[in-house]
Amino acid sequence: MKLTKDCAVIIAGELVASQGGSQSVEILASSVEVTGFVENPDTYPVSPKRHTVEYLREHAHLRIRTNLISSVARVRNTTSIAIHEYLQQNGFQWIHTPLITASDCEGAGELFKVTTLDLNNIPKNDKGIVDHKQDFFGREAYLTVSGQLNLETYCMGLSKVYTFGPTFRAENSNTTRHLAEFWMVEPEIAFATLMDDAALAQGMLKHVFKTVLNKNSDDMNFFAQFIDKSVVTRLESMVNDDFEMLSYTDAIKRLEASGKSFENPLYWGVDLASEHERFLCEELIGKPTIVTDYPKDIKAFYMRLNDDNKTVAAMDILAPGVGEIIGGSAREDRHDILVSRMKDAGIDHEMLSWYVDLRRYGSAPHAGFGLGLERAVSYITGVQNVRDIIPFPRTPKNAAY
RNA sequence: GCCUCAGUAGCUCAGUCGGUUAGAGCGACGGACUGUUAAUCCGCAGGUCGUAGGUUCGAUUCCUACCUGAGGCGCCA
Repeated sequence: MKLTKDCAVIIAGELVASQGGSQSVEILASSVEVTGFVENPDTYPVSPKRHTVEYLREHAHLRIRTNLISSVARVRNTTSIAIHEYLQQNGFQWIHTPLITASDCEGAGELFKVTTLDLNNIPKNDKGIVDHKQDFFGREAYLTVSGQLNLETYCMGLSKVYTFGPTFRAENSNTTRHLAEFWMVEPEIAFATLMDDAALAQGMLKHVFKTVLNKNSDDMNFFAQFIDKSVVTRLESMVNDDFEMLSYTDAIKRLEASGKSFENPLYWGVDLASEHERFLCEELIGKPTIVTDYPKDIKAFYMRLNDDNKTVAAMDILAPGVGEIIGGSAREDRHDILVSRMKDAGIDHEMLSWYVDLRRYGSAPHAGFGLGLERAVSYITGVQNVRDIIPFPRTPKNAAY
């Protein structure tokens, strides 16, 4: 009998202490049954050699058989459970917000349309426009880009809530940190300020890092050996140190004072480019950095306007190596200001009347954030492309498997 | 969406300033060895050089288009 890598076998025998070097036990086999041989070891994609992640990605149904991808899968599992753990221990309720949504104006990127209309024979109304009255929902529908707006309604009833599930963006993004389908956790807290929000985000990340270090030390040592030497020490220092926090205004000042010249323009009012964010958190600060209080014109309509009338109570958490992993804010809880900001943003507030209602019937200050699961696991493991963090990545022009 | 790079053996790459038999490492295969764990030693096989056109006496090498992959930017998580 000739066994090659990844043949499937059922082995019966006695489990005994091993005389071998780095293993504690082994099986003295009394029978070996092969349930599946590997047809052609020469062309079998996952041969016993080092493979690039790009190559493995093209064989996504087999790559879980490598120690890299299986380590990633285990850390992804631990990360997901640790997020639930932390939020549950802190009194949050997990809310299953809808994946199909009717509002196309949530301000977080392009949406995938959901329709059952016959695309080869699209019904039009008398104005020549697609007649969505004949569509499944009787109106236009989309895959969600964020559960936040729905979540806010439950926040006004249950106080501490979160949603955690898949999210969809139809952006034509071709980078190592974007997916068309990804998982996001979004907590929302009532009677909370931006500082409460930041504290929750930091507490949650620290709990996740600590849990992964405890539960997946073998996996983390593997990443340290083959991916990035610093992953373990980086997480350890993360658990012990507090994140750096500074305002957008101070971030601009720090960047200007550094004397570094950037490709992209840098002045108060412009959004920070990737190079600015990276230089700030990787070079100037050297650890996760919370940037707060951005100019209102570069942020979403639902973020709470500060007293200076120029900035909003928003925060981004930047991680060295991956950039933004969390985006959050205090929400605009004042009816008139919200409506006026929606008008400025060109959003029809009739479409979101239910959202505006929350500010008419017992409005309360509240805040929340979104954490991209794949970006978090990318940061933890040092595996740089989120396409290797999710089992079957969906990106522009790629939905195989 | 924009910019750049790449596509040669199962994989990772080298190479051909256009010209008879295209190289290496790893893997596979055959054998030896073995308390090995992303081992060691010996041997051996394996390639219409991404696809389609074009230039040329002749193209894997030059040109064009397309396809695929990667990286950077923008968008964000």
